[in-house]
Amino acid sequence: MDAGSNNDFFERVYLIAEQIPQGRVTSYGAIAKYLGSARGARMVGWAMSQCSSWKRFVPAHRVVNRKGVLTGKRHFGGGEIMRELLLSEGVKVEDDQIINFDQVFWDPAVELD
DNA sequence: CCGATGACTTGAA
DNA sequence: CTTCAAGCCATCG
Repeated sequence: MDAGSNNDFFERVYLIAEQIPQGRVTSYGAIAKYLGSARGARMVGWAMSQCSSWKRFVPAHRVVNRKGVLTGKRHFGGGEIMRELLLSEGVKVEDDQIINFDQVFWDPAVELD
């Protein structure tokens, strides 16, 4: 692979994702905004879809949409893997939606700033 | 180069 | 309150 150019965007997303504390979650828009592209929420999600291609493990299960819904659970096998992962970390999830989303929300623009 | 797709977001009807 | 539409950036065919 090319040594260091095209992974720039991915690297930032993965870098933040890896910094998400256990038991906390964040939204794509929050990460995108922190990257300077608040409108690039899709790119964050798209990067997450390729997280398996990243050299390191990325807690993508801690990244959900703005509503706190596990929109990407299907990328974890289409089962309840994502839900179980969050539950094992202390995140309450019901019907693929985080209950105390506001409580477990982790904003990189605040925590990392 | 153009068109379509996507783990999103926001606003309006 | 629910549903639809447009905007957004990047990758793929």
